[in-house]
Amino acid sequence: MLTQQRRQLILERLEQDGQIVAKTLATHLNLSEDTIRRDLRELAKEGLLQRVHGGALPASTATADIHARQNIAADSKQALARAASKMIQNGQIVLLDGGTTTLHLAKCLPKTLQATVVTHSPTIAVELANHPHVEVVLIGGKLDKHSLVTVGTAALEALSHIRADLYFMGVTGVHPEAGLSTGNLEEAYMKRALSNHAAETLVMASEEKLGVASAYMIMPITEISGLIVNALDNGADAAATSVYTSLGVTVTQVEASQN
Amino acid sequence: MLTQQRRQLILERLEQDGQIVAKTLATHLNLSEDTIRRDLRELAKEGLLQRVHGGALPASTATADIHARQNIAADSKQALARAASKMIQNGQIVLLDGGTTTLHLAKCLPKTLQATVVTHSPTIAVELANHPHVEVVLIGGKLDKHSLVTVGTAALEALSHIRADLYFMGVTGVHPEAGLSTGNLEEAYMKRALSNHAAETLVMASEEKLGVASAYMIMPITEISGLIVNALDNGADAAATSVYTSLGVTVTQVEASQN
DNA sequence: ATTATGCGTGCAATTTCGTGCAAAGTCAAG
DNA sequence: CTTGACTTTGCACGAAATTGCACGCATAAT
Repeated sequence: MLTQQRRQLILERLEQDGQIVAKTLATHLNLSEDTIRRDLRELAKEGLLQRVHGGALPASTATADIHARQNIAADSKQALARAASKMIQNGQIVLLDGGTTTLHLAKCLPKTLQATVVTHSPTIAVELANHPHVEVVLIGGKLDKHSLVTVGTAALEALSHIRADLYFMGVTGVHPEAGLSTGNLEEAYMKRALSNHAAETLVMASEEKLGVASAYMIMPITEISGLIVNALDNGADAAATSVYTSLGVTVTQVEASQN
Repeated sequence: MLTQQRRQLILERLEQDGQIVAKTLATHLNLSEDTIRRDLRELAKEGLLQRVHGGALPASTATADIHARQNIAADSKQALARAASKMIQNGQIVLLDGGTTTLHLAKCLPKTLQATVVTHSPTIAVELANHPHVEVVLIGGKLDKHSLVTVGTAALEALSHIRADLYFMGVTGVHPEAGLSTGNLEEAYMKRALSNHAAETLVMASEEKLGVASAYMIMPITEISGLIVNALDNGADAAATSVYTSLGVTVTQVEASQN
């Protein structure tokens, strides 16, 4: 049995049983526990499972995961969110992506805002129920458990009836040549479709997303109209952003504010 | 069972029951109380629960409060939920209504269940993201801010493509002559439509809903196939339910369980 | 006050973990 | 075909984690 094959099997069994016990699996496959442990360590490093004493468990599931992710770079994301919220005007129809950055945006929208927000994230929809003058439209579809947004043809179909003014997109990678990217194919399709149904697409990218590329490309940078990013600590701002401005994208730099 | 898995189980059980009794759990899991106590100590150190003499309670006073508040009617609703969850079989397609009663149902579905759950409640959709083998389909539409479910023509349209085996309906009134009712017109339409797209409709009604009628009628009692209610304290059970059984509805009475 | 139950610590037995290391296997260039 | 770099695997050994038990103390109940 090939190593990669074995790792695949581990993931399948993990999905099926909800757990892996190193010793059991070693006996079952006629391998030393060391080998299994090595596999588990590797897979854990790639984030495909969660290593625990005695074996492994599925990679932290959605909600626990999103709570953990929420705290990553929360300050810089909140700064982005505040800047983005100022770009929305009364009466507009806004598409709001799923993800932690846009969740911050939803939370910091002024309570007085009168607008229609269309989203495919149930989390964001629930959050916006607190805003009395915002009409919330939820795009249905198959729920992606990792990113907690709806995807699939049903979602695309529901979207087809909608034409919005703004779309705030979250991504996991922004790269001058590789374009905008994310880690999930279905999501990539969805984001592309959302962008096609809005007059303007604005990408919100916190510091760690800049200059990196994820597995699935959404679209080239040239197709968006604005990029909202954090101001860098060092003085390299101008150099870092000129790449994007030269592609015709308006770059909004946000100073991290003190909390 | 892996240690981490056990800790996870403790947290889940804490959320479901609102309390943990060390001794009971130790017996139940065939472990020494020492081990359980150690777990509780660890989890308390992480702030995930509050250690008390004899066991543990939910962590923050806020959530404890929510649980206390929910527990007023929660015991009976949870009993309903447990009974309802047993009616779902692997491979089925289930429509789940919004509301607290059905949220309880979502929470107590076994993690091993393999089924498709269709819902128009974003809250329930997010909750079910934790169930690895449940495919979650969210019905989109305009979000009703009060009841936190989607309604409107978009929701009806999305629903039109779906045909389910079971529909678990929540209502605010069950009355022999006035039928099933709820407090919101859009919701009434939606529930009626959901019922039309399932082979069987089962209504979950906690004690205080029986014999009362709300503003908007959903449908007559005769159109549903089952009614899940709490067993009454007094001996009036037979009399109270005979009205419904004579209308051709299977009544499932649930004993409130002891915590 | 007294009794019973639960708590925490220390301890020992067992299991699991990680690392270093060597043997066996793989692959490609020469 | 051979050589050499690299990967994979199993083993050894010390470190760390887990668990059950015993003992003395704290807390709750009667």
